[in-house]
Amino acid sequence: MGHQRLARGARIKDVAQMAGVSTATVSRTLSNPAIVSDETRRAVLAAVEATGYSVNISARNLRRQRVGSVMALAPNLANPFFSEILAGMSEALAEQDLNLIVADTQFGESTRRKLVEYADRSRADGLLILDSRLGAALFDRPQCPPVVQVCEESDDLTAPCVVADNEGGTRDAVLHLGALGHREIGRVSGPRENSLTRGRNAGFRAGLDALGLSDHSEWHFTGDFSMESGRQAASWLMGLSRRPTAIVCDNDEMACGLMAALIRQGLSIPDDLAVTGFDDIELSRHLTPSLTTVRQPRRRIGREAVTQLLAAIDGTDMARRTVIPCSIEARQSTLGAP
Amino acid sequence: MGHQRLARGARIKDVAQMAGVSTATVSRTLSNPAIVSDETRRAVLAAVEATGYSVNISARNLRRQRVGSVMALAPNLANPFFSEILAGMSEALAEQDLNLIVADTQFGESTRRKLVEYADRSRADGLLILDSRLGAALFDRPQCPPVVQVCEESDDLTAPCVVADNEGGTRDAVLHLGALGHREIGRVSGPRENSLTRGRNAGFRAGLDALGLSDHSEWHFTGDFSMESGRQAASWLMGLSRRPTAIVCDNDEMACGLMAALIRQGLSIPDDLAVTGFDDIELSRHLTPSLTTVRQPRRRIGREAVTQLLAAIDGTDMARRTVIPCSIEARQSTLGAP
DNA sequence: TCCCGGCATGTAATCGGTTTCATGTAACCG
DNA sequence: CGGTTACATGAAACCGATTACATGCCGGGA
Repeated sequence: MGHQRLARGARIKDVAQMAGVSTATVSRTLSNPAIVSDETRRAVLAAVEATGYSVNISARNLRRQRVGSVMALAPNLANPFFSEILAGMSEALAEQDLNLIVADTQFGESTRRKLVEYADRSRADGLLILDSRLGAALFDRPQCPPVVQVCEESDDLTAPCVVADNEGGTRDAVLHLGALGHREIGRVSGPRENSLTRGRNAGFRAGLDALGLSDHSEWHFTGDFSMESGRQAASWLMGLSRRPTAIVCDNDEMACGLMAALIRQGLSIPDDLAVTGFDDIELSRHLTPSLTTVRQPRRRIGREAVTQLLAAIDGTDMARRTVIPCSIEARQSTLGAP
Repeated sequence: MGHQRLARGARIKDVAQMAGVSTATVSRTLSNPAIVSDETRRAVLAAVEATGYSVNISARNLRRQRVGSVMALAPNLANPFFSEILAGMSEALAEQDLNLIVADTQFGESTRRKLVEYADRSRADGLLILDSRLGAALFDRPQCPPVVQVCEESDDLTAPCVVADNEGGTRDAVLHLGALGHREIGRVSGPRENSLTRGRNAGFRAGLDALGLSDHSEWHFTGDFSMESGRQAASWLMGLSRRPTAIVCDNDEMACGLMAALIRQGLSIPDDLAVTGFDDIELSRHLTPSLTTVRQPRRRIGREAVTQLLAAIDGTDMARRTVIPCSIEARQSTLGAP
């Protein structure tokens, strides 16, 4: 019997018995110590210590009608861009005694079917969506817990969203180039329909405006965020009759592919062409030349997304759209070697 | 009332009522459709569809005495090395309808206290430990669910472990250098007490033995896996009266710091010195010169860890130690430019 | 015809907490 | 001193499923 109890761990009943109180009192002592008498508290805590008791989370959650965890849906967990955001989320959730459940959305239709199950109050207290391709239908059912979109926003989803300042970041990149004397600035963007691209397009135009420059459409290449499309942009660029002196890329991967291909063609960066990226992935710092880029505070984005989600769970109305400022990391690809 | 039900979602009772059966039959239909009659099954499934019912996970878990999730404890979620392992874990767990809860162990003493709570059958069905510094005491209590160690193994923890073939990988790196004609091979290792370092040390010696070479202790630098310690290794190397022609590093970060510092000193890689790393982090592919390294199949390590953990949960006895083979990725830092 | 076994289903106990409501006691006030 | 209040605590309902056990029905063998 004692054996049995040891093996399975103590129940609240065992603690109550040992402390000579009711289970209600044990529960109260643990969740709100102030409301029990000193003497009782001591007895209960001693019994907890002696038995090694720890509450059964399923039972607590069932009674409290909550789950104790929040699920993050990301298109690719292995992508370091996402993993740092997830780290920020985990940090902020831990402070609230909430778990972070991570789910990868990239595994086909079976995953999609599972997502429908996941989008349920009994599975998670909230959802953090890092993949805008998921479609609003999944999330506007009444069983769905509160949702916050992160980084990408889809128009058909009305949930609040937390995004980097794509517009301001790109504008600053343009201004940075302007300050270095560039007047002929080209652009390698992401897919046209993408919400990130749209914001960065707007920022690009705003930057040119501020510098009194005009937007030459022949200096605009549309890529897909991959390194490979950066390489394609290099061929495109080499084929131009007149090249810009600087290129603003929509992310670091494309900038990286672009630079590598251009260097192979014998161009010198930044002397023949200055290049900027976006995101500040770890790689960028270590390229030669190191890449000037727009830094997104990823941990902070993750933390802020959690803040918004907790507010939504509490029913506190919060900002529909939170924009996190970015900062320029000026490096060799625009400044040259030190 | 109907309003209320819509808002809160349907209970199993509602489904039972609508289908004209008992809750037991609904439960059976959902968990084991074969044992109910065709007619009943149709009625129940129709009612499920109509109400949008989905089971309450907390209630199920309470009754079934399980949690439905596995927790991974990693020292730094933002580290891409870990995140790809986590991706593999998530993938394998999803196939078993288990959630992956991730927790970062790097947040001081308060985290440590929380870990004690987490190491409990009522919090997780199993634990995947990617941080060997956690100490066995946390995990050998009877309330602790099954544990599998991943990547790092600590001697005082008897739990099964899944590790890359550190010894074989390093040996292969040495043999790779030997095949290229190197006879004077040095080494930049991790901290002496680290289990990874120990395995890689053994592999290094095995490689030298196989080549008929002897281990020169003056060619051994002990670092701490950071890029900075790679830089320090460069100073050490430049101060040697006689330099080896090749250096085997215990990870890519140190190799990267080493190469960068040596190039700045005017050395040419691999002509003046060949360098190998370990891990194959994304960065390595993009360095100039690109880094020859030992690739750990990280996704597979994650998947295998889950396999072992599920076996431990089922009580099936499995391998105490699973070694995942690594492979050499030969690149410019040993071969030179193509 | 009677009995037994198998099948489909219902009844109710159970998982382990939390919380409402009731109760008893002590303190306080006019 | 009667009465109101505040406080500490216990009894029991409750959260929503799963499942052991009981029941009733039907068909087959003796």
